[in-house]
Amino acid sequence: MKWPLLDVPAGATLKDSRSPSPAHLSNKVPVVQHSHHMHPLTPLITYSSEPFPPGSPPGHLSPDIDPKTGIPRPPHPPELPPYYPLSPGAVGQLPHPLGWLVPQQGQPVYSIPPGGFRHPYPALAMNASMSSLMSSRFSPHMVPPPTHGLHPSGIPHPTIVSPIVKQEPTQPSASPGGSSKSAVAVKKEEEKKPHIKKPLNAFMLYMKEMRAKVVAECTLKESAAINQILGRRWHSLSREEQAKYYELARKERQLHSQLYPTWSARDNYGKKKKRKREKLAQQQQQSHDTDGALPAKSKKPCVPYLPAEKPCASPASSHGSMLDSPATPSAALASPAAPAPTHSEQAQPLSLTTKPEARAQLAGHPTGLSSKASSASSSSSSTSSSTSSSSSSSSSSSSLSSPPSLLSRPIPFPSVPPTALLSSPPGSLPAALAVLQTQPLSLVTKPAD
DNA sequence: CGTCCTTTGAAGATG
DNA sequence: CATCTTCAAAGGACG
Repeated sequence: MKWPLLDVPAGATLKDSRSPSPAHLSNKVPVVQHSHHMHPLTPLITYSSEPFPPGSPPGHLSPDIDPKTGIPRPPHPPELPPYYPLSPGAVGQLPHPLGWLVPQQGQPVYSIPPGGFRHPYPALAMNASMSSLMSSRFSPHMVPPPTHGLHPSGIPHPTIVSPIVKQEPTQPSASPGGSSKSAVAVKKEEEKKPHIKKPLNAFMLYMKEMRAKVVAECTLKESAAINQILGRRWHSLSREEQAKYYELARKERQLHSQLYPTWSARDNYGKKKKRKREKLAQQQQQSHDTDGALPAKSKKPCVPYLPAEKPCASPASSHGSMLDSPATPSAALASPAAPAPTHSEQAQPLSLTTKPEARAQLAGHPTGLSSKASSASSSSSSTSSSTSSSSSSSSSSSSLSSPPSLLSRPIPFPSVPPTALLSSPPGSLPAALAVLQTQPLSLVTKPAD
């Protein structure tokens, strides 16, 4: 189950209530912004705040909905390269979460400031088609510098991080005219070969966007802790909200593939080090044993998440949804308009884990467990039935050619079948959900079993 | 200075 | 075909 996005059914419903046309996406954006979490501080992402006034959703969005994803998509088949850039759908319309920070003039696209953001695909900006879009919202100078450091594709990409060339993108792809390519040369080139990073997934995009906010709100700085919070928030996001990111991510992937057709995730394999294995193993063991013998490493004392000042801990709702991802979404669905679910995380005890103990807890529970597992399990259980959906959906991303199966459309949230969602009364959460919400994380985690 | 931690999702690798 | 691994961001903590 992967392709999340708004299912038709769901989408339809949603749309009904909100916007009939694909524009809903765009609408959403703004909505999100204004909705709960948006903080004045708002960071990086311009999700649409300025560039795209909520009120003015370009109607040119995607005319139709991708059968598979249920996401509105442009007229062209996804696989069509041309469309992407155009697809203002989300990227264009939404300033693209990634796009938030377009490098300022002069600034090398790649040089990413530590806290910095990078525009994932500056290319967009450059794209002719985009240009029109961009121009309207982005000043010309925002456009990435002309060829310098261009990717073979001719497009500079933030994801390109060349260790070697990093600082000096002097010779981009190098010797265009160079005809002599000795093995050495080739090698060199390879070395120089910029490191093309993986496109960010929905959650990563979300994190990028929200991190600053969370940090500001919580005063926490540790990424691990922040990420935990974000993970919770992610789960508490409404369907539409998540959908937005899924869509974005999808576009990112598409764009990425267009820009770097030959790139493969495997290219980056082994570049980061592999220590996860142990970790995973440990986790598995733990789960197995349940005893939670934490990994030996307990790190820092960690920062207990203090609700202290900000909304971080908004007390209001208190449900700890955490893992109930299923629930949440459903809730969201139920009341599309209401941003209801959100923020459960904040309410949670969240002792952010870095603490050994906390970790233990986490480890024990699904969330902490392997995300995959959890997702898988949840998906299986929830979505159920839609057996086929899973695989198909997953591939869906590629989806390019997959037959439109509206019915099986995978929902991002493993949880509730669309119908159920639909049926669920808006405004009221399922009892189970309620329970979950009230439950502490730890409890929640292993309930189902 | 390099790695870990932590999150979810995508995709490659493996069985 | 199902499961497992790795990587993506990020920044403090740790060795």
